[in-house]
Amino acid sequence: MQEGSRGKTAKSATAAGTRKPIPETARGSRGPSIADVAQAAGVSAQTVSRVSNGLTNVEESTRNRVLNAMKELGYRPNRAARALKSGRFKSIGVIMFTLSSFGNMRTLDAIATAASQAGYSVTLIPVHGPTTGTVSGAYNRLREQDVDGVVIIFEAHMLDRADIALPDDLPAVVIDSNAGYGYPMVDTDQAEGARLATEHLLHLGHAQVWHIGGPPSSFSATHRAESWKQTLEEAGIEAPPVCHGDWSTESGYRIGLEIGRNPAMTAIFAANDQMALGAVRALHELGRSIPDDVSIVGFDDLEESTSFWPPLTTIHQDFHTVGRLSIENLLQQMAGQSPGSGVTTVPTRLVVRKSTAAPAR
Amino acid sequence: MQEGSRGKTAKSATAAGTRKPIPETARGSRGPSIADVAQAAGVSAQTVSRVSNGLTNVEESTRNRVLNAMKELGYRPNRAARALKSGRFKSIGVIMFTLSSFGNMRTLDAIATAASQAGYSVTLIPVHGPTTGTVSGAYNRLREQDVDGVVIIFEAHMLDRADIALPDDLPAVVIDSNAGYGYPMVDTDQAEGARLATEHLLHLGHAQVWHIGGPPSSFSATHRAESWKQTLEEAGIEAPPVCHGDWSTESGYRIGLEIGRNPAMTAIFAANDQMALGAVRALHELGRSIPDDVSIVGFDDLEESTSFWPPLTTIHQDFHTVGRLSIENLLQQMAGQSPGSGVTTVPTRLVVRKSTAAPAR
DNA sequence: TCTCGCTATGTTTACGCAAACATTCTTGAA
DNA sequence: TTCAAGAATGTTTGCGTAAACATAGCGAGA
Repeated sequence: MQEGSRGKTAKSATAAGTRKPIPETARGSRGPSIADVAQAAGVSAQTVSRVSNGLTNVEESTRNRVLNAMKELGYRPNRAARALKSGRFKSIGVIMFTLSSFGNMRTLDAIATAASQAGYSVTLIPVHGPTTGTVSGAYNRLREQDVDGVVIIFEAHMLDRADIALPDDLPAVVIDSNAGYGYPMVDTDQAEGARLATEHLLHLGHAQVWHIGGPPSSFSATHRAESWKQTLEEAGIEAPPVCHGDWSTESGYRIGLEIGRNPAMTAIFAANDQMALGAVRALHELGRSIPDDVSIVGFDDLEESTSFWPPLTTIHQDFHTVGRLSIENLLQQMAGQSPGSGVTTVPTRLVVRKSTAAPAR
Repeated sequence: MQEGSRGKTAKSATAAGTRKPIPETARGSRGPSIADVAQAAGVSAQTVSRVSNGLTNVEESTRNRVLNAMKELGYRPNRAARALKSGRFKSIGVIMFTLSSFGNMRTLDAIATAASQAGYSVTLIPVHGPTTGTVSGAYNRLREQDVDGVVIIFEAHMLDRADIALPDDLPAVVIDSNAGYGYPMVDTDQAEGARLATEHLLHLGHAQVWHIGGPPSSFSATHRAESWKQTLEEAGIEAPPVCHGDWSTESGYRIGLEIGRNPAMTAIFAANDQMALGAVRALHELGRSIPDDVSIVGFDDLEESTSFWPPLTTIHQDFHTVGRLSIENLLQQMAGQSPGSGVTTVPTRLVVRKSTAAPAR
């Protein structure tokens, strides 16, 4: 024993000779533990734990001694140990889809911020493609990743309710406007936005408003289209057929070329700014001036929309609030408060810029 | 002591005697543990662990028995326990800044994908504002969050080297082109991109190329501007002063109005597509046609750039590769392979569309 | 035949923390 | 004076896992 031990010591010494003295690395690269702090402060580990967790039954002087020791040693509680002991991970998973849009980015940012403020970290789960398999795969990964709750951000309605068989004990919030998954929803008020856009064009005096819609698989697209149609009908106007794009500028361009050839067409409501941009390009190419010949309203209010040519009148979405409210809801669920259901809608705002005007007489 | 021990034994016996019928919910809402699987398969916990970790020294029949038990019980390894035991968390932290750009989004997506494929989860750490305090705050939070490595995505050079005092034992990669933090860098080849853009305009026959630059605080902006200047000088042209924008379309618009008034100005290289877009709008307003009167090249290749009016010639950045390579580098560091330093550059590509042409004679 | 050395498997232990329980000390009322 | 009640603090234990160590079984070479 002694010999073996000595041999090893000699070896280490040799190795250490060429390196640093390595004072604290002795315990691997791990930081100081609660026990180290306890020893430094001359108290028991439990007392350190109490201070660490802000319990009140610790004498002021003791608490200060412990806090000093913590600071001196650079102590940080080990979340893994905490999680193992408590079964809670202080972490929120976010499932979102690969080709994430501008809006999702903003939403994600708001989610991360709100979660962080509540003391939760955010774990990102990328999903590629809208197939069911990958989604449940993401869910499995989530399970392994020990999160206390999940936010699911849908681009489109890619899931049946059965496909997202989240366990009952895992709180979830879906950012989408299709109530029916059985989870709480948070989303922009799509219907209100579409109505604002359509009414704006009608109030300007346009006799008809065409719609460049998103893909039929998207619930937000569907909602926008439905609300557009209903607004027209309430005004006693029969809605023209919806032209479905796929959110891309390219599809907006294609549809713009199509409907732009109709000289009677003087007003367009596009389901997002990108398709509006594509349509603008198409109209330019067709020699139709905006807003003199055709008015167009988008949806989203991208930062760039200000600088489109002409600056785009559009519906502003408050992604930040969507993200914040979803986390608030999730936190409530995790606190066992809400039953976990219902839809929260976030209002929109019409931003009038230069792409809309009264129709030429 | 003996007595105490005996008392306890008696107690345990009693507890065991009244063993609850509650089969699985007994242990709280926690899933089955390795011990449950072991019992079900009739082996020791260690053998289950071996199967779980794919070690080879387990007999085929035993392995199958364990795998079946796992499947039946829906066993999932507990990451917290694993992390506690091993000191590794299989998690990568990403520090990024609030006003995240399109490019960062794509990069983040690539990071999440690559990390996920390597069995790592991604923890997001939002940082608000470029002040030093918040950054080190983010770092502190990261520390608490138990990550094995960090990717830092810089928008601008917001940090001095001293400010990001990451500990020596925490592998890190910075996505930025300023070598000098002491960490490995991955970034788009800014210089190459700027050169491609400038040369393209020169080859078209323009006698001079103006530059709408990003903010001086940004290293990528600085690199693009330097490379632009150098390319001009190599062609024997004295570079005009750089006009600094702040990446926004608005600033591009402002600068566009300024330099657009100069009738000798026939070519612009903008440091990003958004500023290019703003400049395009300004030129439109000034009555200067693109590309007939003025040619303009952007940088980034946003999806929308195809549909600008006219479609924008620009420099394509491969954000996906940037993200992937940064994770590869990080994984290598975590495997103890690379010393952790050096710059990896990702090539760019000139995409010629309709916003550039030979100057009018 | 007997040991050496290998493989398959079991047992013990510690990771860091905090709940549960135990102990000491203080204070004030009987 | 005595002790009940409570506050401050200490001790034990176990969360789920995997490394380290221990044991059993078995074939090969001496």
